[in-house]
Formats: sequence, structure tokens, C-alpha cells
Amino acid sequence: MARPREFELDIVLGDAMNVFWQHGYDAASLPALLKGMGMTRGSLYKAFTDKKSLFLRVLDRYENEAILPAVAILTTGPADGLDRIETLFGSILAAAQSGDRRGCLLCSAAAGPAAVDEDISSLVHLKLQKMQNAFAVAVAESRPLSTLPKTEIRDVAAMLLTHYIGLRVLIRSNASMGTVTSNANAVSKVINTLRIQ
Amino acid sequence: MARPREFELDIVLGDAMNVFWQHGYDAASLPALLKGMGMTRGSLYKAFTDKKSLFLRVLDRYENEAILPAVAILTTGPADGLDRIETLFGSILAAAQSGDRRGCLLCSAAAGPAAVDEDISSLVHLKLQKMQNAFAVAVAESRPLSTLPKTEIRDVAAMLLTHYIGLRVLIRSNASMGTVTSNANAVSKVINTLRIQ
DNA sequence: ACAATTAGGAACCGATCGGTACAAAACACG
DNA sequence: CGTGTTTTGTACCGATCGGTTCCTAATTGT
Repeated sequence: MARPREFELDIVLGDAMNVFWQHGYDAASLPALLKGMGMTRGSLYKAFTDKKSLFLRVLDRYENEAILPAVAILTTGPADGLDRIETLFGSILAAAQSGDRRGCLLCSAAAGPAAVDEDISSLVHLKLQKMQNAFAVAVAESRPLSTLPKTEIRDVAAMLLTHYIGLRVLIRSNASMGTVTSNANAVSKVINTLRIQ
Repeated sequence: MARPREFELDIVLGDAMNVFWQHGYDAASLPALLKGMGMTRGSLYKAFTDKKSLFLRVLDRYENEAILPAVAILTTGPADGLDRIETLFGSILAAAQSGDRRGCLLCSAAAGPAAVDEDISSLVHLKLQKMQNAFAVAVAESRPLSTLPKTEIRDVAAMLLTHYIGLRVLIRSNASMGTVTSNANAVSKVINTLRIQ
């Protein structure tokens, strides 16, 4: 009864995510988004209302595509919780070493001008909180730390989230790889210290 | 032989720093800068060439005003290095609790769109490196860790810098104070763990 | 007093921003 | 084969961006 849309919603959302991931929310211009998504202004505004709404949907997409895998690493598997944490930071480092300098979309959004927007900020923190919860699960399921009281587990999880954010910001900026790899070494070292204790 | 300028260079640089600190490099518009500095376009461009040059000078100012005090905490005093680190993170937290949500100018610049500029990025990392060096001094001058090989001291210092960045990004975003205070608790806890070991 | 020099201020510049309006195009249906 | 409905593409919008120009005002040395 009408003209069919020429794009797949799931696909263009993924394309939009990549553009936002690379440039950040504010620096991602409409022309850049349109080019990356392979569509024109009319279609985009009809389908997504405006840039901000598009970004909020992209954040959900990003959670599924980039956060959930990290959460899975932290919360599942036979390995000890500390090993999972080490694995997560190791995989972030490996990605950075193989040239992925985009960092974390959530972290960039949290650090940039977009954070002043209430809707964006609250959604970003909602998803960061899921990361923190996953860290808490990993800590709780580690032999050396499982006996900690709940409040302390939460504190350690908050610290791990902070480190995660810092690491991804550092990677996104043009930090030397030496600094980045030093981080990985030190994380392993501190974790092993906790293990022994 | 000519008309004297009506502003004190030191003062307007401080004013510019505050504007950049609050909004970040990109989001700080010329009108906002002019209003904050109490001058007009003509004077600003005559004195500072352009926005980017002004920001580079502001970065030096920021180092003196905000980085050097932190470096001083980490590198001086009779207290053990670990105590100094704890003091630094404690003071950051105290500032956040008393309403200072501006975070760290360097960290925001590193995370935001400004980081793609080569001049800005390299200057930012130069100053972040000074923070990392100060962390290294503190670690080296701590009883439990002073015996570590130099490379491991550098690694731990890199990790502390990463945590510093993450914490300040978290504070600048609208993270709940609960998450922020959890961080402080956990840092103290981990440091005490290292102390005992 | 006057010339030289510089700051101050405002009008203006092209470029780009996100967003809107509207007509042409492509389908499903009777 | 129209007709109705939705998408698409494009031209256009006002606002704002950083930056420039240029004239005037102010202060100095002579």
C-alpha cells in the first residue's frame, strides 16, 4: 500500500553506531552519519526523529554488541573471577594493540559534551552500571575475595569500572602503547597480589 | 608609545582556563570565552592568535594550577608514598563531594574530540606523563613497594594514572556519588592490601 | 599639540551545524 | 490503470561556529 523502505533498520543502526563510535556524539555530523548509514536526511529523520533519538537507540545497540560480551566474560565460565577480570583487560589491550583506538562509546559519551544531556547521561550510566555489576559478580566468584562483605565487593567493582573507563579513554586518546601495555602488566600484577593474599 | 592593554594577561588566562575547564575545548564557544574573560574578539585574537593557541597556553596554566599541586602531594613530604597516593585520591573525592564536578581538563581533552588535534594531544600527554612520573616517585618511595624493579614501578604508576583518569571522567559525568565514594574506599583498601603484603 | 602606535569594539565573513518542507518516486491495492 | 500511502531525495531554514576586517578610542613619546 506504500513505498517500502530501502534500508534494513538493524543494519543502518549498526552503521550509525560505528560512526558515533569513531567520532563521538557531538563530533558525528549529520552528513557523516548519512554517508555512513547510506541514507538521506529525509529517511533518517522519518525513521529516527532526530540525532539524539538515534544516538539513544545506538546506545542500546552498543550494549548488545560491545557491553554484553564483556559482561559475559566477567560473569560466566569455570575460570576464577580474577582470571575473568584479567581476561577482559587483556582482550581490551589486545584490541588496542591491533589498532582499535576507538575506545568505548559509553566512556567517550560520559567524558564529552554529550554528558550534559540528561537523557544521554542517565542511559550511559545505566549501562556502565551493568559493567560494574558484572565486575561485582566476578569479584564475588573469585576464591580470594569471595568472603568479602557485600559492600566491599561493590567498592572493588566500582574501582574496576573506574579503571576500565580510564583505560579506554587512554586508548582512545593517542597515548603511547607503552603506557597502555604497562597498564595490562600492572593489572595482572595487582590481581596476582590479591590472589596470593 | 601606544595604548596599554586593559587586561592582565595572567588573569584572563585564568578566566579562559575556567571556561575550558567547565565546557571542554570544543564546547567552549568564542562568545562564552569572551564573556568569561571579560574582553572582546579583537583583543583576544590580537593577544592569543586563535582559540587553539589560547587553549595550548591554558594547558600550561592548568599544569601550574592543578597538576603541580597533585605532583607535589605525590612526591614530597615525610609520609609514605602509599599514604600520599591515598591523600591525592582522597582530595579528589573531597572536591567532588563538595560540588566540584568539572573533572580534569587534561582528561576531558584526552577523551573528547580535541584529542584528534596533534598539537593538543601531544601536549596533553606530556602533562599526563608528569602525573605518571609523580605516581612512580610515590610508589618508589613507599616502604612495601620500593624494592620493585624499575619497570614494575612504571607499570604500577601507569595503572594509577589510568585510575586517576577514570575517576575524573566519572566525576565529570553525572555518576552517582555512591559510585564515586566506592572508588575511594576501594583504593584505600587495595593500597592497604599492598601495604600488608 | 601632534604623530605614532596599539587596544577595543562591532560588523561581517564563509562554513557548518541540526532540522524542516515539500515534491518526486515507488510500491500495494481496488 | 489510476489512486492512495509511504519513502526518498533535495532544497532550504535559522542559528551558530571560529575567524577577519576595519574603524575608532586611548595612550604614549616627541
